[in-house]
Amino acid sequence: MMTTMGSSSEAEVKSTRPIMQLIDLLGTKWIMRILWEMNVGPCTFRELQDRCGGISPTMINNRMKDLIESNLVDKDSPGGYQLTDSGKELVILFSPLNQWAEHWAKERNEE
Amino acid sequence: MMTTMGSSSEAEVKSTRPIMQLIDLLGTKWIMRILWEMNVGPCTFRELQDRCGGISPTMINNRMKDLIESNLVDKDSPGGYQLTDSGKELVILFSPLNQWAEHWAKERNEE
DNA sequence: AATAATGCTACATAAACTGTAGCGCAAGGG
DNA sequence: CCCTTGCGCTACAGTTTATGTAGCATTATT
Repeated sequence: MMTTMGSSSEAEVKSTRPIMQLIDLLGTKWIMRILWEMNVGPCTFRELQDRCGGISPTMINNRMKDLIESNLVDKDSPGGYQLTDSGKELVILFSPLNQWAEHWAKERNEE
Repeated sequence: MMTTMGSSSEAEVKSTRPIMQLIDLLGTKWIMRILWEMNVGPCTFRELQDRCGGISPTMINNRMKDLIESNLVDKDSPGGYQLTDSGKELVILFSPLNQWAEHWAKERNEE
């Protein structure tokens, strides 16, 4: 699957470039939030739910499947779910966003 | 639950922290893609549609409203829509994601 | 005036998310 | 033993959000 021979190639090949796949993934609701919260440390299904402010189990489950399939999260680790090394590397890249967001909020409040 | 008063209960307050607002925004479908594509340069409504692979005008319009309101995009610039300075700063932070994604894809193909 | 490109809206359909209830299982206590 | 507790997870109806196509109003070009 996912061969370079495009399947649906109309106006635009869907997501061959890795960055596009990543943008797709991160643009899925809850994915970034979950990654962010998982950076705090390994946790159980239900604790993750809490960290994400009561997100429904259906959603958590679907997203965890996505993340595991994407090799960003491991299951059955001691402590429950856990970021993989790749996952950790990715989340590290979110840090600058945090700083940028602070600046951004400040700027918007001035207007 | 509804601590809409000033109290800062960490678990449930929706999106007070800037990073949460940002995660919300970036987690909205098409937002990251649009920002990414706009980094190429200013463009018209319809060109943006094309860059995003034929996304519907309804969606573009809604998202541009979000982005303008978030002060990431300017309208009526020469050339059409354009990233604001804030927007440019944000998109710069996406670059490391690109490199990470390449690594990630490579790793996944090895398995 | 005709043509073409622009930003954008309308609206029906389809896909995605939400919220609640609860299942099956395993561990711990009485 | 049974009883509770917490676990990962599923079912499903209801709501929200996205998609796709058609086309309008405006402006620039021919």
